[in-house]
Amino acid sequence: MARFKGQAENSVDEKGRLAIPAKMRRVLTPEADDTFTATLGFESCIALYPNDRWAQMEDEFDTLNQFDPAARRFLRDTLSMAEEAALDKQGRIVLPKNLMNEADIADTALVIGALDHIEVWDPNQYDAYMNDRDADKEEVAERVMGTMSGRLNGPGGVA
Amino acid sequence: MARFKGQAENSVDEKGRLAIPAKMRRVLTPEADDTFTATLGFESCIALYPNDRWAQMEDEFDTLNQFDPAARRFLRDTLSMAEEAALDKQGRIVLPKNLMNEADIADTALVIGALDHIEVWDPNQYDAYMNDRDADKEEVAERVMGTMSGRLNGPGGVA
DNA sequence: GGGCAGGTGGGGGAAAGTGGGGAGAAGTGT
DNA sequence: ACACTTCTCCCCACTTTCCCCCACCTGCCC
Repeated sequence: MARFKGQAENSVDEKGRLAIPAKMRRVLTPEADDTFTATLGFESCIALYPNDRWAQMEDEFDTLNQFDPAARRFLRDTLSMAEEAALDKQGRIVLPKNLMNEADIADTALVIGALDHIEVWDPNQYDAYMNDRDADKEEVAERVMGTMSGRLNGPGGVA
Repeated sequence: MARFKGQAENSVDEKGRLAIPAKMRRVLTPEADDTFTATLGFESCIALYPNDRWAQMEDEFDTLNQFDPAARRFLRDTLSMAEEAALDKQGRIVLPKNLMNEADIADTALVIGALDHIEVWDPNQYDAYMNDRDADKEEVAERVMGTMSGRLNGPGGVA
């Protein structure tokens, strides 16, 4: 399964097309078939899941009980915004318009690798998210990765 | 079995015809035979089940105990409103009038994919449903998908 | 300095969505 | 039983959107 990392600031043209950085395209597995599923991510960004990964997620969704109102709500939120987007010959995808609106993306986008998916942000939104936070990087890292101490002491590990 | 996702806002013409988005038609399995069963969904929408999926559901209904009043009520609710609807050559279905009344659908409909079925909403009703809720997306996602942590680290996973 | 790979922009053709008209079937009343 | 009405289904034609292809530009590496 693909592991995305790194970032790039690419332009979004009139037709909503966005070039996926070559370094991220390179890690796509053949099973993904050069196709992503775009949906709304958390904190106003667009999340792009390679199709092989997305298929796994749909398997999980399938196990939800649709007679539970909260589950219905979740499925509608997640699936109604989800659109398939395939790479064209130039390595671009077309961002669905409703997702661009939701994520406030106009003519420039910040593309970020996030392990199993790619996130697409409006550069300003991302700045704001990163700055308007009381939690600084080291504190968050400690809280999140604390349970793993001993197993992991790589970059970001507790100093 | 088909996995529906995405959305489209299509018009409902004088004759009650609604075009099913091509991206949803494409995922139909041959067993569905381009035919749906339309019934009343939850939260005032019309639910369209491909016929192969509907057959499974009828098998499940068959296992219910008809001596249980609640089961009888459920079956009457579900089955009395159910009508078959086949795609015409242009990829449209005719929405049954009683369902259009129940779901408050007039001349425009929001079509959303919901995994094993398609939901047809009045755009305003859907807005109201999505907004008039205390539960926001992240809270619901955490509650619904929380039990899956470990198996799935998709949306909601810490970046 | 030249070539190549990555990113950007525009134009043409096919497909999807929309609307109207006509033929056939089914239901109703005489 | 027949005729009339009504509804449904199917076909045709138009419009618009989307997708694919071609060409260009820029920066990096050799």
